[in-house]
Amino acid sequence: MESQYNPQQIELDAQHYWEKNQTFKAKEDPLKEKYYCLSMFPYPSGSLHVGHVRNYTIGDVISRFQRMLGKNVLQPIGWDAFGLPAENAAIKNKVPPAQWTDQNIQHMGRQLRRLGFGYDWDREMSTCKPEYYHWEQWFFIKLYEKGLVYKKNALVNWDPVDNTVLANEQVIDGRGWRSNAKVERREIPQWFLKITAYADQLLNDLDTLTGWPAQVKTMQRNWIGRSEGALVHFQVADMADTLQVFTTRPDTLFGVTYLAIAPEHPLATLVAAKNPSLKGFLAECQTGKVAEADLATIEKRGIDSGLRAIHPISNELIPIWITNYVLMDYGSGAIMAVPAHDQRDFEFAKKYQLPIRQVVARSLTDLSFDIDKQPFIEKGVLINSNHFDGLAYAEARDAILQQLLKDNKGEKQVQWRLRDWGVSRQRYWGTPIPIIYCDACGTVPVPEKDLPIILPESIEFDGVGSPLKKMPEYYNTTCPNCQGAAVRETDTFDTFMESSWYYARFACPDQSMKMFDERVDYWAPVDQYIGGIEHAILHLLYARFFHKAMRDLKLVQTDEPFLRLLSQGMVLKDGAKMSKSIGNTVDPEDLIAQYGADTVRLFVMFAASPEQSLEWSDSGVDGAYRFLKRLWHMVFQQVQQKPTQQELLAPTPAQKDFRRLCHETIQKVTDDIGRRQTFNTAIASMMELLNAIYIFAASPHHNAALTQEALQALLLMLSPITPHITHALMYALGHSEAIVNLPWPTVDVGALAKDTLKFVVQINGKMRAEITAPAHADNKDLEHLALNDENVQRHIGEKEIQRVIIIAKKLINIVIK
RNA sequence: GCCCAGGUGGCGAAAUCGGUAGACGCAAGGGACUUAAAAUCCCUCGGCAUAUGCCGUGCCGGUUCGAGUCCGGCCCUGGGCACCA
Repeated sequence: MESQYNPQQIELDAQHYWEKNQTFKAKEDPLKEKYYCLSMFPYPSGSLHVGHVRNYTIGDVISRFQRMLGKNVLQPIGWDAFGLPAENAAIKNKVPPAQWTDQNIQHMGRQLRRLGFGYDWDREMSTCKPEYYHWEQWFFIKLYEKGLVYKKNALVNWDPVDNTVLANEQVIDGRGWRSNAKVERREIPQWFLKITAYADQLLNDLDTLTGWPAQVKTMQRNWIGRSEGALVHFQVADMADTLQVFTTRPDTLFGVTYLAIAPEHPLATLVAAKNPSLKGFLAECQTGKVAEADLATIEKRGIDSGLRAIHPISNELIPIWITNYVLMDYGSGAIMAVPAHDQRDFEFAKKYQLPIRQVVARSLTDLSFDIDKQPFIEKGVLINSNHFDGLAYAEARDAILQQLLKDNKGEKQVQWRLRDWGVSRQRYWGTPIPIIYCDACGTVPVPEKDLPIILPESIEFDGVGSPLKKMPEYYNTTCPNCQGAAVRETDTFDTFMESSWYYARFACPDQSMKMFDERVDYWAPVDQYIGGIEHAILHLLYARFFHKAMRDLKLVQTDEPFLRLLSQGMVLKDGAKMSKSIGNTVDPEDLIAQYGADTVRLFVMFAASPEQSLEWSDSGVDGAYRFLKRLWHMVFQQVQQKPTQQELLAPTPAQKDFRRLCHETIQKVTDDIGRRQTFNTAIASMMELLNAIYIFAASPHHNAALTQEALQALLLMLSPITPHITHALMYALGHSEAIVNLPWPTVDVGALAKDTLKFVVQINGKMRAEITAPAHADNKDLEHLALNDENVQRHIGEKEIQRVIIIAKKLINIVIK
């Protein structure tokens, strides 16, 4: 064994061993319990950043840990290869997106290998390859056949100078990022997936996901947003139209003083045609971004449409306003406004001097509330509501609903916040949508036998619109039905489509005849999924939806794709998310060159618990490196000793303490890695154990067999985190089997026993002393011992003792007057 | 604006179910070894006092024998808001 730790050499040796022995090649074995561990696959942006290292190290630690517990582990890796950055790079560097993406995959693949992650590289796949997106196109057609796909108009950001649809990210302060032109909201036809058909399942099944963080489930619940209420029909005066308005507060129906409709609402378009001032207002509403965050923060504005609606019970005429804060995409694009009992409506009514009519009060007699100052949001008793006056919230709600039902002017309704998923993108670098348009036959899905529709890769890319729209050789085709001339859809899929099913495809990436084969039944679902908290809603919801849709097509057998979820925090630098666009990334390659992969892995795992966001700083890496050097040195020292394997017949108290610490550490590290997934505290405990080994080795009680036991346990526990150095050191300690094939250490319960326990003694909750008591002492003994303490006596003095609270194995609190 | 997190020493953090606040590490200061440096090892390290005390976990208030942890109200930072991935 070398006396010096040389990470570069030993890391190559270990990696060579794993490769040569195909250590991480996963084979289906019905006799072994499987464990599928997956970190969210990367977008090949160019090179790895620290966030990737964190993500993939967590996955590797869990995979290697489960392997040591005897599971048949699958840990695959692939590339989420379609996306916008490749198009940007294509414009900037005049290189086709496919070529740019492939280069990045090559480079990042090398970086992942250098970090020593235990992937089954034979399953590597890229979503931009036809072998992959073939089955996405096939699945889309299956959904189409099931009626889960439809086309409708939807809003996009339109750059009127570049004549291009812009992503929200490409709109900066309301202007196109390249043209600097004011962005307009424009409606275009787009394909949608009916995720709302699964809304109830997506909501209810969250309760079965016991391995998911509560925070993520709450976010999804709120996003899906189930609410119960009423759909109220407001007849438009002097017109045939009816406005269908959803409300969660039917009890406030008599407080409605105006209705508000979205600028894109058909009624708005209709009346604006004859009214120039309305037309002007609608045009103003059309500028700006389509993102909800922008719509929610803009100044609320509106204009009286001149139309009137008839109140469904009182028959009063109510003005219909066109406003910029009602979303056409949400519900019916129209709302009823009750300024007296809703904050937003109140503010709008104040601004435009619309009437505010209080219809709910704390009681019939308590009318002290000043409705002119602020809205009354609470539930209460109805007033000013005809014959409904005096009814409390629940009765009022039911009575009004009954009346609406009777008159055929409303019904009970469950409303969801979740909207259908628009999957069309007016971009080149994505999966072609397998649809053909024929003048004679209409919309025709591409037949299975003609799949995949291959995206042409050698193209000219100028940034103005999709190149596919300028390629007749691509879009001109024949109709599968009538064989007449027809054109292809030139839009491509949202890239969330690829990431919604890749986890299942990893079970059989080489299957060329179908989407999945029987191997998916062995590996799915994913036992542990790891990824950034920024994916808590969209990606995870879409993947859950796909999984359920695949289940209903008998492609998978389970209800949910991911059993346990670890949402890792963001890696921040200078207080902001690390990203290439901000330019604050840290390249892990420099750190690997200086310290080796083990130090980088160790430090990233040590710096914070995985769910916390991590403010990146290079300082501290030295500490991780120093720890590994100390570990190397201690094993080197131990190897010179020739330890006796003989057990100690009469260990000294110091030797018992040392062995207890060793087994307490095994217990804690097992719990920290397996249950808590707090790798940072596991590492801290292992550092404490190494510190204790140093002290023990230098003490007169030193025993080589005990040190050997502790060092072996330490190497085994460290091996998921720093697999290379532990590979070398376990051989050095005299093992002939590679550490990667050895089992996780077990706790000797006998070693944990203690003769005495330490108690903190408090007086009125303040710590005043620490006492040592025999392990078997009862509460009386403990109270006696505590009261006998000199410092405790001094603090009690002449005062009267009221209570003594004893918390087992921990604490004694004496309450005095 | 709405939803979800977080705020603890000079710094990264820990405190798992309401029970010793600051484990573990970084930086810094002091010392040992060395011709010297690096490396390594030892000691100190929240603030104020100076023997066993007081204060201290974003701010204000509450519950409790006891609050970083629970409750109410604020402030600030981060993530998401459906076309970044």
